[in-house]
Amino acid sequence: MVSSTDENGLGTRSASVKDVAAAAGVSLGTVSNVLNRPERVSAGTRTRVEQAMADLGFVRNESARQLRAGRSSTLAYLMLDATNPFFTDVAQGIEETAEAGRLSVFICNSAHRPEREAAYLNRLEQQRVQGILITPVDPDAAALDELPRRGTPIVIVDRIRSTNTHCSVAVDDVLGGRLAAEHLLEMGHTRIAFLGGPNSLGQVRDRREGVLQALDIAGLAPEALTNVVTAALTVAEGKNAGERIAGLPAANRPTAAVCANDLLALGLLQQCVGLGLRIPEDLAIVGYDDIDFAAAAAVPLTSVRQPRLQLGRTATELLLDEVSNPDHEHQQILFTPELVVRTSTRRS
Amino acid sequence: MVSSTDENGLGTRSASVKDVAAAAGVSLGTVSNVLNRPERVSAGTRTRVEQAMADLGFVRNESARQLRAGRSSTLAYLMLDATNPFFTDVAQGIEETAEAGRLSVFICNSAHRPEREAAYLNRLEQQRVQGILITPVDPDAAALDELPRRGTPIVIVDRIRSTNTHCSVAVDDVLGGRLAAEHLLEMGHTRIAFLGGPNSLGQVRDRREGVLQALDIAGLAPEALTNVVTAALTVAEGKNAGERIAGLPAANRPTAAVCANDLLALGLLQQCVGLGLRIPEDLAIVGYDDIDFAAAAAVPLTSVRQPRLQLGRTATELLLDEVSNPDHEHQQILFTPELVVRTSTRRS
DNA sequence: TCTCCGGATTGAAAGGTTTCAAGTAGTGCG
DNA sequence: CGCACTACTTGAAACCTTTCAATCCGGAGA
Repeated sequence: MVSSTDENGLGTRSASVKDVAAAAGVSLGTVSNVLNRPERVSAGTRTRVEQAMADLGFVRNESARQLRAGRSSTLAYLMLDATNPFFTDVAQGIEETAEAGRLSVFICNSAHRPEREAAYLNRLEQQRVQGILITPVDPDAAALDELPRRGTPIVIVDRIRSTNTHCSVAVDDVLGGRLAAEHLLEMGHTRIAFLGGPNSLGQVRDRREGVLQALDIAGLAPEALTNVVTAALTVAEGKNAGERIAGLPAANRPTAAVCANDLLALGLLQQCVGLGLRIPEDLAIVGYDDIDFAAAAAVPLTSVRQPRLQLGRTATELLLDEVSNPDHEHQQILFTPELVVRTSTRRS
Repeated sequence: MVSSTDENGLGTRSASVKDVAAAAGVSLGTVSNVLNRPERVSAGTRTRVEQAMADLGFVRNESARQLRAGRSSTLAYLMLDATNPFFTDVAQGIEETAEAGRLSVFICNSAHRPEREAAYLNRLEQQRVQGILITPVDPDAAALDELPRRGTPIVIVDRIRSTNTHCSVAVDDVLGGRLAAEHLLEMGHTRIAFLGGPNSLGQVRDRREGVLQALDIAGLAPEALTNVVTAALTVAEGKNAGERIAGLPAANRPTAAVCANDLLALGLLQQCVGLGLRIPEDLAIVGYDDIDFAAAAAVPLTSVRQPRLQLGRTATELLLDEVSNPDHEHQQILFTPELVVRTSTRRS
């Protein structure tokens, strides 16, 4: 008696090549040939085997396959923050490119938590993925050296690392900060704020550095910059900062703000509008990342655009090269950001 | 001579339990015990084995482990659209719950493409994941029945399916549409538009249906509804629709719009503001999903909130139950949405 | 009729882990 | 001194697939 959910008559166990071979009346090697080198099998045998597979509901066991064949056909992207559209766009670029190379991508999310990142790295290494793309919580963590040393290539995305054990792709954050500040200086602002934090983030430091460079070039003292350190790069933190800034007396309130990312900028924008400030008349705002929502904001947001898709694509290409090309050499690629000017800084 | 990248002296091959056993001077079974039942191994032996593992850079081969042990310890979420914050929030709920159950989650993105969805389902089944959470491109696709029949449980997220071969969790979209429309009717609107499409999406149909119900209850004819069919639920499509609506003569332009999701609403909002319409005075707007950006929009958006994290959590709980509980019974859980009123509908 | 050839098929080995029955040594007790 | 235990450790089998050398077979050529 066979239960209704048991379509192959093997009980709970799922059909193996051996079962298929028995059902089709061929040897196990032939079944494998049908799967891997169908051209070597005569047409008649092939259809018989395929029929048997369909009848039994055969599903190839990837573990066994990988074990024997050595290779897997997946990459992973271990992303820093799945709720930030910047990273989902990067992921899209990765998927596109991987798909073209006939690989699947597993996306994992560390959510800024080092222990989750470590757990995923571990699991992915055990899984013997072909390689890992990662935007690390801490780009200087020692763990990032170990995997390549043991044979799993890693490409670092949107971060820079001093050691040359990996390829990496990133965008010039210092330049981005400078572009933002130069634009504001051109518009005549001299009291500028920089929002971003925590300071442990290299990106935040670099972007601030860029702003300072621009001030320096314009002959302004570093003290001209109001530095607002936030606890994270989120909309909520942007609102907090907005409250602080709007609360300042107009006389020494900055007239413009550069934000370390768009989420911060959107929060700032919303809070300031809510508190009655006019954007850009009372406060000009520049964001960073140019996520899709930046253009759709209350006041369309001027922002520093990063080539997000391109970042993902290039990172994946580097990884594919490292996997397949024995002469691969690690490269650090730096993209150039671009300022997109919208209403939030455009004096009417 | 050992090359600099070869830390274990085994050439390119990575160390296996056998190598560890040899290095530690114990049998292979003991190494396995250290890994799986450390309490059975004497302290001295254990440290010796652990030392050998560290020396050789041993990494457990998950394929072999799975092959022998039968079970894997991963779930997958096959999401419909990684760039829509709604789904990333659902994913977060899933990850939380899975983590508590000591499972990892692989996130895959079908990006609305059926062939990608099919490819991932295939791969995940071959991978023998414990189970799959999915927001399917087409909830009625026959393929969704096959996997559970062959032993991989599936839970459907944010969609409803007629057959009872799966658990599913969803939110009452008809009710959501009704809440949105009732609110607008209360505010005195009688010329209402519904934006959404394509019509192949059950959600769009249900939400529109809810709007129609509300009109009906209020004694309005279905013709009172201006039905704007969009090609997708994106910001860009919302802008398109905005252009169309703003172009209508004020006399028969709708005074309020219900959008099938927030992306659409944000696009509509932005375009209308750009074309000089005042929100909500000239056009009141209700979105759907209440993504974080809804509150941060130009005019904070009234929206129908869905319990996103809860959706993910509950779906995962159902899956975990199905995996571990032999008496599991499939359930269809329907959550209730909630209207969040903000400025975009609040008459000043 | 015999040999040779090539395509089709076969059978066995290998890959790294887990499991489990069986083995060993050491301890306490009578 | 021997026995029964306990605490560890061992070795071999099993999981499922892929690979590859070996075999088989029918037909072409001599």
